[in-house]
Amino acid sequence: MAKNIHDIAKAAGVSITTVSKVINNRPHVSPKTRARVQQVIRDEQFIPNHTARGLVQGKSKTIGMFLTTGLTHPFFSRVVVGLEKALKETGYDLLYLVQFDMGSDYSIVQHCLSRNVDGVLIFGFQSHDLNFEEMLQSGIPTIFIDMDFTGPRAGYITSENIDSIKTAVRYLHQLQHQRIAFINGHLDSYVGKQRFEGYRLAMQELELPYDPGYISIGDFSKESGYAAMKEFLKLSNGPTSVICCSDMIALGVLEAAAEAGLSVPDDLSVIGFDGIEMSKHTQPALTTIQQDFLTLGEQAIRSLNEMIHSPNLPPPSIIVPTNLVIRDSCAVCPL
Amino acid sequence: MAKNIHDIAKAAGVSITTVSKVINNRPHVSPKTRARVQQVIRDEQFIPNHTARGLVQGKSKTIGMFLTTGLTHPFFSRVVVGLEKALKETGYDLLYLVQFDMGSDYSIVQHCLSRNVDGVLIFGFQSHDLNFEEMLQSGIPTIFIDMDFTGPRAGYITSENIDSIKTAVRYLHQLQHQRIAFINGHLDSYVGKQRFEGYRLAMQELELPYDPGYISIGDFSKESGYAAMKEFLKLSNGPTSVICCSDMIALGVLEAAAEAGLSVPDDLSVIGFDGIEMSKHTQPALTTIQQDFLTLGEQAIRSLNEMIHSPNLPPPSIIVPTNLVIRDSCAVCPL
DNA sequence: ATTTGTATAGAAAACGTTTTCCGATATTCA
DNA sequence: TGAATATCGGAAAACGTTTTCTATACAAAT
Repeated sequence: MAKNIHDIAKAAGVSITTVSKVINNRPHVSPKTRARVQQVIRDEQFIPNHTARGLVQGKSKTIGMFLTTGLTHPFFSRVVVGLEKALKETGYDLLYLVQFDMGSDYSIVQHCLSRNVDGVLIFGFQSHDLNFEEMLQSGIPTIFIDMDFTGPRAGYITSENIDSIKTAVRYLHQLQHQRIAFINGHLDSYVGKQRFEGYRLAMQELELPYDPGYISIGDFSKESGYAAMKEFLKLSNGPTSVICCSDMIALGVLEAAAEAGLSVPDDLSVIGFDGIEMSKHTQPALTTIQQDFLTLGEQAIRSLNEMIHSPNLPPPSIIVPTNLVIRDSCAVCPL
Repeated sequence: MAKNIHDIAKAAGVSITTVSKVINNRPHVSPKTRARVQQVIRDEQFIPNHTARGLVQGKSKTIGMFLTTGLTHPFFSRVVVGLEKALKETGYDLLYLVQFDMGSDYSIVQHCLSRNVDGVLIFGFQSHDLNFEEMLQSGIPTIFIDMDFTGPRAGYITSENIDSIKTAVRYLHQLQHQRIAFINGHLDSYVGKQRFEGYRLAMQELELPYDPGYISIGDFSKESGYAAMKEFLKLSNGPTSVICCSDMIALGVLEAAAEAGLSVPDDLSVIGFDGIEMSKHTQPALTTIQQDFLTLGEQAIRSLNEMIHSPNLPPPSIIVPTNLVIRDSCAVCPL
């Protein structure tokens, strides 16, 4: 059953060297011999053993993937569709490396070297727990998604964050809102910092009052959105609109508003971030900043592929544009 | 940087054999020597090369995964959380094998052998395109999720399908519904067949009229649910309740009903299947058959792990119970 | 006819481990 | 004290490839 290169060589009446040359489309094999070997390979359904090949070449045709937040990453499942597409194009399989403990002294670099991965994808927003310095210096081609680490062989890709929030603020401003609240995700996350910066800058540019009471720090979850909105509702002079750093936060806001008897969008305008499937089906349908998850995933793998094949290319820093999808959760300010 | 077993041996003043024994906790090493070697391993942050180990052992500490439907699998992202948990427990990494074309003559068995995976997970409902016969006979431990293939080294795991639908039918019957429609997923899928069987049996047991006009074959998508409901609405004597084979189908039904001016649950009762996050947030909140995705994923990996370590164990056929979650989309029949 | 050059093909080393086997040393027992 | 027996440690083969290097055969050029 399990054929190897020796069996093929014997069956074709040549040496294993010659078979190897045929497999890898190398010269120095006569057309006649090549054809014969190819026929045998086809007949026997022979596929060379990746493991052995990987051992001698130090390559594995595999991209390793770490998720800093586990699979609870809010839109992992969307990005991964893009990954899949680009993986097919570029010929890699994807190794999801779960055998590491965040925060332990276990070295993710060692794990990558041990697995011989050709490149690494690191995903998420929990930057503090892992020893990325070591990764950056390892020389293993690396792409970070939603973290802005760079190094001689490490780049990153993320959605447009600052301008996205600016656009959202401007949109609300056009609707005559002045009291615009902002519910962030984790403040120590890269995207959290960026989005907050976008909010700050836009408020400044439009000369809107910057009120610390209108700013809440959540954790991307629905619960944190709900809690934040409850706090806003206690204010005597509460916000008339809320920009949320995730659709899940927005969902919590919607729920808190409904409980308080506020109508969205008539009494309160709400903008989400992400554009997950659910945002179409909320009541009312959520106006949100749509991330282009497919492109995010595709570009991550394509960039990695380029970095692997062109060691001298500087690693990319890619910002993927977003799109403000206007649905039914925003209206002209009632005041 | 990239240490190997020779470096460790040299540093510890022993042979590579001894280092290997220490790494693998084998006997015939004195406590003193063992301690010294362990110290060096720790100091150098040495991790043995998986690839080399895999080559000699024919193992890889890796579970291969094929998705017959790609990542558009409706609840892949949920199951995968359970996978992750059990993978950590059992010590495997997960290799997502994308380098195969469904329907081509490319052999997934060869791919698995080539990658040296210790076990394989096959996911989804498109059974017709792949050559599973070969897989079943390969002797590679295999678990199918949502397909009922079995073999000497292949088992499967799926949610309770027949009884789940029976429970749903009985529930509607208790609410005095007689005209109960059923919107299936792909009929050629295992779960589709099973769920339809559940519907048929329950209708029979309760002596409810079995009307072919009340049965629609969709594809698990929202669009197919929408289309099916549109058809039901054309009937002079339409159903008063609908059981859907997925929450997405139910979402389409809800939309079609709303467009037709029907109130759910007052005019029409709707039951979904899956219990995806979104089902909590529909209008009205959807009564649905909740699958236990976490257990599905966990058990899949644990079973695989057992099969790998106990070659004589008969492969399991596991049915994971579901739970009818009653929310706001069903009411007593208005007639 | 001798040299030079050019395909073609194969032998052997290498990749980093595990595993089998054997030798050496220490321990036990008569 | 000598033999039998554990225990420990290492040499070498093996896993299935790629890669480098060498050998052969034959054609072309002198």
